[in-house]
Amino acid sequence: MITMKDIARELGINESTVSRALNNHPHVHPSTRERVAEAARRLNYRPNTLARSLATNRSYVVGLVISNIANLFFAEVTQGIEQVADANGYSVILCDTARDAAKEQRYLDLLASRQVDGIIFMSGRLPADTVAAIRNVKCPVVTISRDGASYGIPTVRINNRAEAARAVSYLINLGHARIGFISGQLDDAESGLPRLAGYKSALEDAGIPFDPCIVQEGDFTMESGMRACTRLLDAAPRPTAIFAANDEMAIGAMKALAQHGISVPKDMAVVGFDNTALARVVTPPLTTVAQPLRALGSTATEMLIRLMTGQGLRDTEVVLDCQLVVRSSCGGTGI
Amino acid sequence: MITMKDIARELGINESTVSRALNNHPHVHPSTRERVAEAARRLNYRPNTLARSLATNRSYVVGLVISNIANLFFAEVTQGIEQVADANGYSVILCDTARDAAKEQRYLDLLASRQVDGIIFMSGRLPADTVAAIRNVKCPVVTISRDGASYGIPTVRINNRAEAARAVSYLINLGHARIGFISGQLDDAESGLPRLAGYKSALEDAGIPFDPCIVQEGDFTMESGMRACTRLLDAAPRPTAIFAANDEMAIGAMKALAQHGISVPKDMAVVGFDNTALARVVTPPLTTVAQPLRALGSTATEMLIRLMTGQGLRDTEVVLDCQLVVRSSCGGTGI
DNA sequence: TCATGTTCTGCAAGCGCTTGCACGAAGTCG
DNA sequence: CGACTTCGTGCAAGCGCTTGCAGAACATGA
Repeated sequence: MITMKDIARELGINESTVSRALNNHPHVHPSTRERVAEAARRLNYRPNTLARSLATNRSYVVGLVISNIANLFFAEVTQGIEQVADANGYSVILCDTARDAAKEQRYLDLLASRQVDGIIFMSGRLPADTVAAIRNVKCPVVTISRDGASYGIPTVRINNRAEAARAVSYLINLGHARIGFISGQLDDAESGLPRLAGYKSALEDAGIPFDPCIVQEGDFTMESGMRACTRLLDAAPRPTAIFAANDEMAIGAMKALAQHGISVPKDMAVVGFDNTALARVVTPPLTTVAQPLRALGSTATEMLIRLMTGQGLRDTEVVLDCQLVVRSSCGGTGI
Repeated sequence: MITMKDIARELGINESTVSRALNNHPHVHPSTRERVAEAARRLNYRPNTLARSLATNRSYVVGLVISNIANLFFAEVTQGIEQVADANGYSVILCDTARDAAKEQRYLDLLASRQVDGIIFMSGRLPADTVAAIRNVKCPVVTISRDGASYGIPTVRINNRAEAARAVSYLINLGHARIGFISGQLDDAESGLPRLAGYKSALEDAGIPFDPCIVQEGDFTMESGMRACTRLLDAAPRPTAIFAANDEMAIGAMKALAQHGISVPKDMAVVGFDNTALARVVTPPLTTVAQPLRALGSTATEMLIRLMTGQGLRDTEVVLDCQLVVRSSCGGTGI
C-alpha cells in the first residue's frame, strides 16, 4: 500500500505538505499542489480512511439499524438512505436486527465502537430499553418510526391515521356509505390502531355512523383478509366497499369476493394500503395508499446530516404525505 | 470517550497490559485480567475499532456492492450476507450502484480506501471494466452473478438453464407435451438465454420436438407476459401449458388467459420462475421455481470469510439448487 | 530601505490501539 | 541449588493521517 509518506519521499517534501495539498488546504503553492496530485495519480495512491478518521475524529460512516432488510418497505427506504448518504460522502453500515431487542443493543454498541458519525434507526416500534440505548449513544440518531417523536428522538414518519382517513374519504366521495374495514392487529399501535382510527374519523367527518359489525380484525396476512371479508359479507346490510389496512389483506378480500361470485369493482370496491408490488398485479389492480418510502429514507438522512454537521433541525419530527394510487378496484378512473 | 489509557491509569498499570487483557492474550495474570475487565465495565469502555484496525491492518468490514437494494431478490440475499457476516464479527458497508458502471468503480475505490477486508459483488452481469476493477482490488472479492466464474472470480450462483429444465420437466411429467414458453429478453445472457436453453433441453430429453411457434419473447414485465400469452394462444395446436421465465410474465399470462376465458389450471397449466411474493397471492397461486436467495448470500459470505482468513476455497464456483414450489396453477397437488 | 503582513513548508505531537523486545519473577528439573 | 523455561509486565515504536506552531520566503507599502 502506498502512503502519503511515499509521495512525500518521492517528491522530496514533507508528509504534512502532501496532506495539505491533497486536502485542498489554503497556503499550498499551486505548483506543489500539482506535483502532489500528479504523484498521487501516478503511484495510484489511495488515502487510508481509517487513519484519517482516527486523526480527525470523523468517520463519515453512518449506521443503519433496521429490523428486516428483506422486507420490501425497508429495502426501498434503505435505498433512499444510501443514496443521499453517498451523495454527501458518507458510507452506510447495515445492521439487520431481525426484531431482536438484544441484537439492537449489540448493534448500537458495535456502531459506537466503529465510531460512526450518526445512526438511523428504522423499526416498527421502539421498546423502552431500545430507547434507553439510543439515548446512551453519543452520536446523533434519527428514527424512522411511529413513536420516535414521543421519546424526543428526531423522527420522520407518515401519519397512518390521516392516510387511512384519506382512503376512506375517497370511497365516501365515490358515493359509498357502507364501508367495511379490515383492520390489522388492534394491539399494534404502529399501524393497526391508527388506521382504524383514521377509518372512524373519516366516517365521522362525513356524518356516517360507525358500525362495529363491519369492522373485522385481521393480522395483515392474505388469509386473514379472506376470513375477515367472509365475515363482512354476512353483515346486513352488506357493505358496498371494503378498506383493508394493508394490501395483503385487501387481496385476500378480493379472493374471498371472487369465491362468492362478487365482482370487483362492479359489486364491491376495494382499497388497500402500502402499494406493494402485489397491488399492481392482482386482477383488478388495487387502488391503494402509497407510502413515500424513498423520501422517508432520504429525509431521515438529510436530518441526520444536519445533526452530524452541527446544523440545527427545523423540526424534530417530520411527517410525510402518502399518495392514493388509483387503479381500477374501485371502478371509475384508474388503470 | 474513555480509552485504554484511562483504564491503565485507573489501575496503575501499562496500556499494553490492558490491551492484552482485553484481547485475551496469554501471559496475563488472571487477577489482572479480572481487574481490567471490571474497570472496563465500570468505566463503560468501548474499544475504538478504527484505531485497532489501523494497528492490525484488519478492519472486520466487508463491502457489499449491489445493483439495486430495493429489488426484492437482492434484499433477501443481502439479509443472508449480513447475517453470516455479523455472526463472524464482520460489519457490512452497503453500496448501491443503481447499475451505474462508473459508480461501481467509485465504490470499489471507496471500499479500498476504507480498508475493507473483503467485498461481495452482486449484480446481474459483470461488464468488462468492472471485472478489471475487481481484479485491481487487493482484497478478496466474491461475486454473486452468472458470469463471475468465467472470469476466474470466486462465484456463487444458480444454474438458470438446469432450473428452467426442471420446471419444464415437471410439466412434462404432468403429461403435457405441448408447452409454450414465454422467454425474457434473449439478449440477456444472465437469465433470458439460459432459461430458454433449459426449456429446449428438457423438451429434447423427453423427445418432444422444439417448435419456435410456441416460444414468445417478453421482457420480464407483466404486460409483456400478457402479450406473449395472447400470441401463444394463436398457435395451432394450442399449448396446454405455459412456462414463463419469471413470475411477472407468468402472472401476465394468467391475466390474458382469464380474459380469454381460459381457466387455470383446468385448461392451461402455468409455471413461473423466481417465487416472488406475487406468486403466492395470485389466483390460482402460481407454481414456480424458488431461488435459494438467503443461501446465495450466506454461501458467498462464507466463501469470502475463508478467503479473508487465508483458508483456501474448495471450489471457486458454487452452484446452488433451486426448488420447485408447487402451488395449484398446474392442477394436481399443491395449494 | 525597513517594517509588516502573507504564503508556503517543515517539525513534531498526537489520534487509540497493537506488538516485538526486554527483563524480572516465578516455577521446573536434574 | 543453579540452569532453564514459562509467566507477567513495561517500554517504545509504529499503523497512516492531521494540525498547531514556528520559521523561511516572499510580497507590499511607506
